[in-house]
Amino acid sequence: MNEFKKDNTEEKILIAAQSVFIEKGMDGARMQEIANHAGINKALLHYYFRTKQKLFEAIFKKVFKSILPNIMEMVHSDLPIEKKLGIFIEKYIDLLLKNPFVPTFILKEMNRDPGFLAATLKSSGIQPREILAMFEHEMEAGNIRKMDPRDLMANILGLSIFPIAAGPLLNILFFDNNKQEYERFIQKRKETVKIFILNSIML
Amino acid sequence: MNEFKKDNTEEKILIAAQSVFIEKGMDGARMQEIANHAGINKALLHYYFRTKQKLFEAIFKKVFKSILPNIMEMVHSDLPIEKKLGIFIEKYIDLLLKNPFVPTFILKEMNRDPGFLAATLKSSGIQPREILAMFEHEMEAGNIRKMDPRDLMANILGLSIFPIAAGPLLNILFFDNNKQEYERFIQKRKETVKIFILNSIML
DNA sequence: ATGTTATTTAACCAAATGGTTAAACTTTTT
DNA sequence: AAAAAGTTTAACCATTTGGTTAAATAACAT
Repeated sequence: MNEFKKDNTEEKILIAAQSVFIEKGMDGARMQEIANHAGINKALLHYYFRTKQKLFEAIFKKVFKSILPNIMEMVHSDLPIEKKLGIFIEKYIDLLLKNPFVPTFILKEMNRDPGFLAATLKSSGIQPREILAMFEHEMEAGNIRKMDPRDLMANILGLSIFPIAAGPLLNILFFDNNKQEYERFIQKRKETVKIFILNSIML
Repeated sequence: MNEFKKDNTEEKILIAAQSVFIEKGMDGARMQEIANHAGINKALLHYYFRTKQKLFEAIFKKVFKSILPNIMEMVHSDLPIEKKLGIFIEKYIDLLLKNPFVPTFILKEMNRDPGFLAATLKSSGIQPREILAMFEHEMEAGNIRKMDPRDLMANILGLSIFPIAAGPLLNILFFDNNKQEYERFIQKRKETVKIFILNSIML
């Protein structure tokens, strides 16, 4: 068998499925559309990934993992906390800007099937305890204000994710559908959020 | 015709449709399920709301409006800004807690059909300019720090909405699926977010 | 009571959709 | 070169789904 061709087809499918699933969600996605998008026919799609569910799960895991790695990287970096957070926020917002549909995709599907989310998390290598421990350590060392580290994490994620997930809303409400202005707003936001978070934790 | 019965059936449909649409989204919702949920059959559903699309639009508008009124109320209140914001945040988080699927529902559907979001917003009575003007006014009066009022609004919404929209994730990550602890966290959050926001804007 | 209008239902339909099958074509192995 | 294994396709199938229809029932007006 042609190893290159196989890889190529499989990857073509994964790329097509990712873009369709992210945009339309599990329920809205159509196997035919994924096949068209990948330039193959439906039977071949089923040959590679037997069912829609299996294909979806592969994509969900892939997408989920693409969003996570930075987090553990941040946790294990040995920069001072304010640098850590600053870099993380910037990189995270950049990542989201490149994948604006991802947050809503994940939010939607985590509610549709929380069990699968749990399984995905387990196999994702993310260590919630380590994240919390890292923040608690900084607090005990007197480097940042004492607070519930879960609040801190929720704040960082909320401030970064919401304006991108709710892009269409902000676009209409505050930018009269001027996408450049909106984009500029998000770009500026990398700094804004950083300052906002740092202000809230520095002593 | 029996006016009571009509109202009753129509309302039964609206209630059923709301709960099904919010949980499953436009694509995932089934007319049959809505009919069952309302205790009627499918033909009657189509008799009241000719198509799924029309029923969905009715629900989307209804749900959207249920989330908004507090905002304009806050804008037009003449309490001092810190009271205004404090009350708004508390009421808003309470509202979200009672309707945890609503944010994701709106996020998903606004991406599915931004045009319809725009139409809904227009007929919703919300005045983005007034919101921004209110914040700007407070800044010029020297009551709060100068900043982009759109950032302020995005921050308030992001901090309030995210931890509820991403409930299943936080639940697993930080609370080992202990829903009471999670609920307590969100309750405490009403205060946390308020302090967080006020800290960031007070001089 | 009787005709009229609104409400409700069971049965039905066409289109869409996830998935299968069997055969053709390629590539790899021997 | 021939057999085996892997890849690709067109045609097909069963089920689901949004939506329709025609008839029955209930409510109302006269």
